Amino acid sequence: MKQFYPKDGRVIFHVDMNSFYASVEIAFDPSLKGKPVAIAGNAKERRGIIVTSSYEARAKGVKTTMPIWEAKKHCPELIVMTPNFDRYRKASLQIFQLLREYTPLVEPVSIDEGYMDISACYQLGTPLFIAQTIQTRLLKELNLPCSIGIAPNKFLAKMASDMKKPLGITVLRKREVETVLWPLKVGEMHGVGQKTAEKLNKIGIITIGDLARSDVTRLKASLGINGEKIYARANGIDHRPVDPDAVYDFKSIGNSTTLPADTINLDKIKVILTNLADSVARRMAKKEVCAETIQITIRYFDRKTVTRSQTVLNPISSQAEIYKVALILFTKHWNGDPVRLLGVTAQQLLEKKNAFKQLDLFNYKKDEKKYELTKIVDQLRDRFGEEALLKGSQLAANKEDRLTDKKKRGTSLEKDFFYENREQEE
DNA sequence: TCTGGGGTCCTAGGACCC
DNA sequence: TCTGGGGTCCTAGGACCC
Repeated sequence: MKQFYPKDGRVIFHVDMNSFYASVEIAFDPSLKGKPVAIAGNAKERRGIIVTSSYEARAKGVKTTMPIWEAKKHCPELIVMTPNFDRYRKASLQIFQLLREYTPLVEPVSIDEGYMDISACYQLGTPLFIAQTIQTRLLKELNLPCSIGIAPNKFLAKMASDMKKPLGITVLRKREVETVLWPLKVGEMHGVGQKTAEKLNKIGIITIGDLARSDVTRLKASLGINGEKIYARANGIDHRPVDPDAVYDFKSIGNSTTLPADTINLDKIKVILTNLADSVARRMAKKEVCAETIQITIRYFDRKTVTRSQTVLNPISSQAEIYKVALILFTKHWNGDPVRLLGVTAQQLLEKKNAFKQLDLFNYKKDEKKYELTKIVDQLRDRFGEEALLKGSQLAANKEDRLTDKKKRGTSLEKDFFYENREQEE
């Protein structure tokens, strides 16, 4: 089998579940099979947009992000269901468990798709055979259809999995990039959205081929680092490794909700913030992290959306603490207009066990200063109360920052070292 | 009758440090 | 008195993805 594997390259799979939520519902209730099924939020609560739909529904013109009423116009017999996230999470776990039977190098990217690096799997058969086995097993054992892209890197594998749906298996070789990828519109590229596509079109770049043959310097000037990235991708180049640990370094945990009706009632808003803080705190507790920054999102009646955040002196994790900061942020920044959506997000997450920095010799002076600061903060809390303190804590946060500056610089140097070495490797 | 909820990464300006 | 350049963090917003 070894002859089917490149000596000096990788073999990457992108496994993409087909209309995942709808497929899980159909697997759960087989009587839905063959019918137009759509998953959407509660229309009465104004969350009625299509999240996913079965291929039967798509054939009738139902599309993701369409409001339910519009979808029903296209397909009156549409079966609309509200999402059962626990069910989807359970199915997702089973899928990735199955994929890991073939290699530990499985990187989930979302609930319904992931990458596999099977470069070292030649004893299991050809890549195509492995892909067929996986696809068949997912269908037989879990009743879930998927498409698989096979390519020498993540980007090409992702593009390949998109080419045949549902139940497709597509091999995209480096030498096929020119004939297969280049004729496509630049907006079809993973990583190029509407805005970037418009920008590119304006400078005469219409197809992926145009992009691949354009001037990098010019791209970089108008798109920044992203210009370099998409230029490389258009040429079939992507060195990102498949990282099975990527799921573990999440950067933020947040919840948001669209209100049943726009409101300027602060009591109602407080209830919502309380609940959001609660669900964020619960999720943080599950992952055993605390947060240094709390961000709130306010979407107004006209969909204008603002985010406001605050970094606190000591990492927090309880519902009460998160709510307190969220409420202060809200009262400080709300312009009084009717509110449509509220969100609370925890950022700058730390593992709980690492939340208290070690008091070793190296950090002694710093911690001494920090201790002094904590004492002052405690005194202030006694005198002015917690709310006033949080309002003023920006100042304190900056101060603390200065104290820890050196350490952070150290870690950043380590990062550089890591990346330099990786560059050499490639 | 419109347009959810969960994320990631990048940019840009100001404050601050050396 | 005025001056530079490199670097970091914080904050806000935007683009993108599923």
